[in-house]
Amino acid sequence: MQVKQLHPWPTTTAEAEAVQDRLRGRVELTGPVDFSLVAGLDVHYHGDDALTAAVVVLDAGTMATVEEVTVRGRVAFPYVPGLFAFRELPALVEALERLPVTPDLLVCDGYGLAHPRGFGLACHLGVLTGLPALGVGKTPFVGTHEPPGPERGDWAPIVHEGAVVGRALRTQRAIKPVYVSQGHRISLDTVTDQVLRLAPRYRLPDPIRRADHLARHPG
DNA sequence: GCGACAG
DNA sequence: ATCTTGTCGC
Repeated sequence: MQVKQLHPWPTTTAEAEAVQDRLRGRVELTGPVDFSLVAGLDVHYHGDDALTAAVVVLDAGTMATVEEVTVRGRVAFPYVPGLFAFRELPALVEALERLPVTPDLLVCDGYGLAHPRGFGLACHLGVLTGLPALGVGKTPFVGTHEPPGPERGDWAPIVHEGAVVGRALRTQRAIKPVYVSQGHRISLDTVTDQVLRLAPRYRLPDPIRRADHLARHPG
């Protein structure tokens, strides 16, 4: 699939923050509710600055894997909380460009709107591709929330600076919740529906689990 | 002011 | 993210 060009690439935190502030206005918070091809994305790190990005596309109806792509690369930016996306964006974009199909939902490992400047990895990938995107975090990042109820499907809003930016969502009974937020062209209700649907058996959505496995054990 | 801070 | 053993539960 085709992805918008990344350059110019930031070299300082101020430049990276400026990129986020500039692209933030392009995020759309409504979009489709049904998806047929869902992509999971993840990155695995080796040593100091080597990484492998993986994208797995699955059929949303059957949950069968349709396409898999891995790309080896280098860390593209130092790790700074809030600028995490710049580490892995080039490798993830290259993996998406090598995909022979265009997915209609990106399931990202990290945050979307629930981010210090409202523009996490899921927003960035959504805006660059123009595709609906959502973010799934494994630990709380910004904002505050009550613990969700214990049942699968229970959730609590994540509030940051007076606005609801995501949800703490229980995907399995009595298992630690995941932290979901909108990336691009999707509503928070649809994010919740999709993450629940894509995580029928484990805490994390299947597309992310498969991408994680692929990044660790490339073809 | 200080520490903590997605992966 | 990664460095790491055993243990509990399905």
